[in-house]
Amino acid sequence: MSATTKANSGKKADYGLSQRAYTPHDHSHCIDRALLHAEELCQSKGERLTTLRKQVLELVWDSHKPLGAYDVLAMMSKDKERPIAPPTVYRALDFLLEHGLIHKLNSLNAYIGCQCPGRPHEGIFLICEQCRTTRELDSTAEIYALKNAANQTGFLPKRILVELTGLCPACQSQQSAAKEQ
Amino acid sequence: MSATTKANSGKKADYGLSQRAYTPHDHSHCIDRALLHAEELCQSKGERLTTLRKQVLELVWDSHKPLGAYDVLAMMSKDKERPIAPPTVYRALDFLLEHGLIHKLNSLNAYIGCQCPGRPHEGIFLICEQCRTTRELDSTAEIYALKNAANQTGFLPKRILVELTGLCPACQSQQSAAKEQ
DNA sequence: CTTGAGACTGTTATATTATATCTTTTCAAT
DNA sequence: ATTGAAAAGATATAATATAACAGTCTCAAG
Repeated sequence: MSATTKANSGKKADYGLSQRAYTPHDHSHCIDRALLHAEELCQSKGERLTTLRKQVLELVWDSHKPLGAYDVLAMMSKDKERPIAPPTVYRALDFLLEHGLIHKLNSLNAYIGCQCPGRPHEGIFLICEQCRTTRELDSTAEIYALKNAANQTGFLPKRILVELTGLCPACQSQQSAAKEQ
Repeated sequence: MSATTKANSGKKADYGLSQRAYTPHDHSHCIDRALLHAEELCQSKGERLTTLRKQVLELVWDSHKPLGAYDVLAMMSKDKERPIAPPTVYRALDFLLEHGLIHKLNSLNAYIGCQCPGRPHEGIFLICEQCRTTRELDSTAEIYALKNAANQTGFLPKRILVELTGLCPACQSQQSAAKEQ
């Protein structure tokens, strides 16, 4: 939970953020960074990052695995006498989506923190079918190629959704290890 | 509803099937073709294309627009004294999905007939946000590039989902015409 | 033929995901 | 302090999907 932190500290802090999904790291840094970025973004846009929205963002960032709206709901209701209602969560999620702070994974109906905030991008998601760990690929070239191919058919693309399902490195080695037996 | 049929008849029948989504055509040909292909496929795989499954496939192919499961349900229940129940529809949809006869559009929770059956492919979908007409792009190169990019991060891709939302040619010209006024 | 196993469908109930609508609270600007 | 707009609370319900079990059909082996 706290090992290999040093490697990421210091100068190259900004590079390869999304790579971390696959390597052990002090995840509280990811959360802190996401929150800080959210604060700044809202500040600059004149939007309000309320306690509720912040809390939802924090929960979504709780791991590198996508979280369902009702998971968020359950986590938020845990230590309250009266449970939170769905619209409360969905409104916060919508706000975060609108401002590019989280993404929705349509093949899972689940939400995940945006790993490349700030940089204009559209996500390509690599979803592990086994452990659900999800990494965001900032692959402008491939997105461009796709939009271009679409354009050549006369279609005017606006939004694009790319989700790959498969096995993350850890689950691959786990599976091949199991086969050896 | 029946105009420009000639252009597609005859020799070049097999070419550009999916292009048709954007051009006026005798859509009954699309349906017939889809049904015929389904028959053949099931025959060769030793699967049963039952009346129910055929009927669902036909309904999904009713247009080049994606159809929700409950739309199918409603259409099937229309002329029955007793309405069909959801599992009946979902089972048929699952069967058709499994055999690549239809696709699910995850961003819409809707289903559409596969426009390039037979050819091994993974769909890239161009969804018009205005009229919902959806075209399937058989774009092996881009899919390959994406999988390759994923692979280089250590991820092993299995399934891929690509959905572009935007404007189809017809809705584009409609919009620009409206602006001129 | 008949009969039995497996595949398909029917039926009921319920889970999961998401939104509409109206009320109350918060909060910043006046 | 007042007030108006944005946010959050609360209630109800819509939309999408599956679990579980019972009945029916099909087809091949006896």
